[in-house]
Amino acid sequence: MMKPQFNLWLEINGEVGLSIWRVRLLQAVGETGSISAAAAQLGIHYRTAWQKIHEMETRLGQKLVETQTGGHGGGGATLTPTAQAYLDKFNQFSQQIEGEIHRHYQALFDFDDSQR
Amino acid sequence: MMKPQFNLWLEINGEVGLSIWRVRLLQAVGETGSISAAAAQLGIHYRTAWQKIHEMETRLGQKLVETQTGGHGGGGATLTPTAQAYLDKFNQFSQQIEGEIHRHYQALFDFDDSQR
DNA sequence: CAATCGCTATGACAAATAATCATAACGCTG
DNA sequence: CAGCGTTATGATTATTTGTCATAGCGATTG
Repeated sequence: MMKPQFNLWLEINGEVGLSIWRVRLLQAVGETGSISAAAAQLGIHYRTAWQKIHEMETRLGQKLVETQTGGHGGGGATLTPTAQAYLDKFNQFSQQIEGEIHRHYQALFDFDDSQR
Repeated sequence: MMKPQFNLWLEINGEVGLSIWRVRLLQAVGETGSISAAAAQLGIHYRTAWQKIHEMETRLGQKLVETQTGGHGGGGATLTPTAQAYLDKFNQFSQQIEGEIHRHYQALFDFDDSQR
């Protein structure tokens, strides 16, 4: 009925570098091998996905996605090792936080219910 | 340079009931004794503040702010005991989570720096 | 006892942001 | 060498958010 939600991101000069959603996007690129397929998987437009990736790259100052235009299948995209490292670490981070939120929520709020 | 940020909220049928910002708004109302002064304190327009409060009340299905129109000083607003209770508990919750985020971030990310 | 004052309340509008459309270029493949 | 699915990007539309403007209220005060 009432449940805690959260968002988590890394800021870089006051701008969002990585966030849970953005990391999910990178992950989808890595899995599918293309920005276009990743966008479809997340139910967003290619343009949006590309824009977010571009944003992340300029903000972090590092290349995250290696793209290839033309060729077999029209092209594709793969994650750089840098991106993969960010991805792994951020996933670990957000999973830990999710656990903590659940734990603290139980302790603070669900206690009420067990009182009646 | 790069630092973790977060948002935290309580959802109720997929809609935001309380959040860090919203709780801060309620707190400002409690401190100043009026919605208008609270809005000024947070640097937003009265309209926005009123709207958010109204939203919270309908979503939570409970009266949070007792308002009075007319009279000495034109009127005013005070928090209901319900609102005060929510406020206290949510503040406790978010402070705990903030601590956890800082802790886990140090452990995961700042470790890199101490490696060089 | 009516005029004042700052506040609540809400409709209407403007600005900013995000999503979508449209089109060009690319290069392997059959 | 034409076709296909992809990257890349300018232009446009839709949605969300924030701001403006105005009406009504009622204890207080001169």
